[in-house]
Amino acid sequence: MGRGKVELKKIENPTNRQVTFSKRRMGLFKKSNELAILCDAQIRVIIFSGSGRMYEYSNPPWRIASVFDRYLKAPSTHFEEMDIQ
Amino acid sequence: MGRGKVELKKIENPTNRQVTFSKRRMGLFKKSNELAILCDAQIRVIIFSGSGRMYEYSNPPWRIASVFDRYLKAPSTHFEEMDIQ
DNA sequence: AGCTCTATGTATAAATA
DNA sequence: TTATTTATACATAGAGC
Repeated sequence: MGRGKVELKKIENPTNRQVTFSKRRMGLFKKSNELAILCDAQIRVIIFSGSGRMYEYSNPPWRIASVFDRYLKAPSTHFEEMDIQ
Repeated sequence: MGRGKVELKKIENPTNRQVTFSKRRMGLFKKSNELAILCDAQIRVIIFSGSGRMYEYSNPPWRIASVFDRYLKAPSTHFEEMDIQ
């Protein structure tokens, strides 16, 4: 895509990999949202980066994994703080 | 896209909605696979269609939900039959 | 119902600032 | 670096089988 075709293998350059991760993660969540709305589907996407950070899209927003994740890190966190996206 | 821009709202025609669901679901799984490989991420996507059918992409292939789903429907199913995609 | 085709919109890699 | 631009590759809506 863009300037040149992409080979389907791990991007070795850490900077390029991080940039691509951010762009494509956002793209995947956008596509997920479109699919959920256009086709009346329920979708959940959970992504763990190589460094272990979690990202999530969910429609409807059950937020189960978010709750679990927050619970492990901060048991006293209020539910109102858990909104994602 | 294609022949005309798409409005972000539920596709009312059931046939068109089903066709779009199939195409975009496949596209979403492809994007998920690319992100997992290119960026060394772990990804799980779970989709329930409006009719309640479940579709899943997972990298690595834990297949937990698949197993659970199959267990509910056919407890004696062999594990070898549970591959997804 | 499922396929192919293809015009057109979208995503994004690389360049640039 | 991080943000913006832009050229190019990709996804897909609608048409026609």
